Amino acid sequence: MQIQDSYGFLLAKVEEEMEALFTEYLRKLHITAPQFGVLQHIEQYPNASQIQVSEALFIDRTTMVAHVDHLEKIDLIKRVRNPNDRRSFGLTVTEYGVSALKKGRKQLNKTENSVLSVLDQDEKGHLKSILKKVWNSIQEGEHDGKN
Amino acid sequence: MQIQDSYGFLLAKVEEEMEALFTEYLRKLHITAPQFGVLQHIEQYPNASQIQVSEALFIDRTTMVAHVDHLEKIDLIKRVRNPNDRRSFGLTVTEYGVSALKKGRKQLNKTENSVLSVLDQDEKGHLKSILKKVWNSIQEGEHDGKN
DNA sequence: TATTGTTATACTCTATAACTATA
DNA sequence: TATAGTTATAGAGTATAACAATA
Repeated sequence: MQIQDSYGFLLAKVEEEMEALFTEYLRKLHITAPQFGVLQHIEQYPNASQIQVSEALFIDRTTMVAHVDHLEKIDLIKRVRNPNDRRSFGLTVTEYGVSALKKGRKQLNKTENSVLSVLDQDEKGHLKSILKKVWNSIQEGEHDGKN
Repeated sequence: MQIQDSYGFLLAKVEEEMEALFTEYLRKLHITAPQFGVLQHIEQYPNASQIQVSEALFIDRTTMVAHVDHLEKIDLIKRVRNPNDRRSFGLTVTEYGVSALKKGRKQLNKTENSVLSVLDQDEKGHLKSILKKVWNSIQEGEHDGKN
């Protein structure tokens, strides 16, 4: 079997293509794909702490510091010290962050449709449900301190 | 929609899990997952040049230098100057490289089956055929000088 | 002039360890 | 003692530019 037919190779290359296209667009917003994910998560769960976002998105907390630093620096989010536990921050999206999210979501749809344009609706549905099934099983099986 | 339900997130996380597990095993062989791919490709196409491997696996040629340097250093492959075109090398797998490949392939199967164990045979087949379909369409659409 | 391989450089993500301030 | 956030550091992949040797 060729390495190009392995699941790992195919997953990696399709993912790379999708991320590369999305990243190219996101340059206009001065953020990367993982940073867009962080931004979207903060909008959905306002006042989440950095650790909470880290655990939800499976991003290391040291990487999260860099993402949050950057998003705050370009005024897409704010850190507000949590008065009930002064070790942590509550993260919130700014007005400017909301408008960036709207643009980003629109483009994410475009990018996904473009990369997967060769698939019909059934195949797209299969792909997503299969990936979610696998990812759920990975999460349930997780017991080490990766994050 | 949550970012955790996007194709990009799911592809990235499932790929990360598969690569992390495989990489953990490959530490015994002192190579990474991309290096295993390079090794396997050289076995299948003996005397391929670095550029040829780069183009087949969509790995940048400057990254390829580092991979080939490493694989040669630990005696899994050899560089032999091509007498017909002295700019390039012919790459071949050593005896030791062949035995590493056997172990690696065995583990790759185990890893894939483990990560995808939640899927039935039909679903595994769907996943692979869908990923190949998408990857083929990406390759055909490629026209820039990424590699 | 073009191509193969190489080097230098820079950026992003990942991961570990150790630190601080707070609990 | 434990947790949230931070800093320092290192490793891996990716990408661009520029160079030498060769075609």
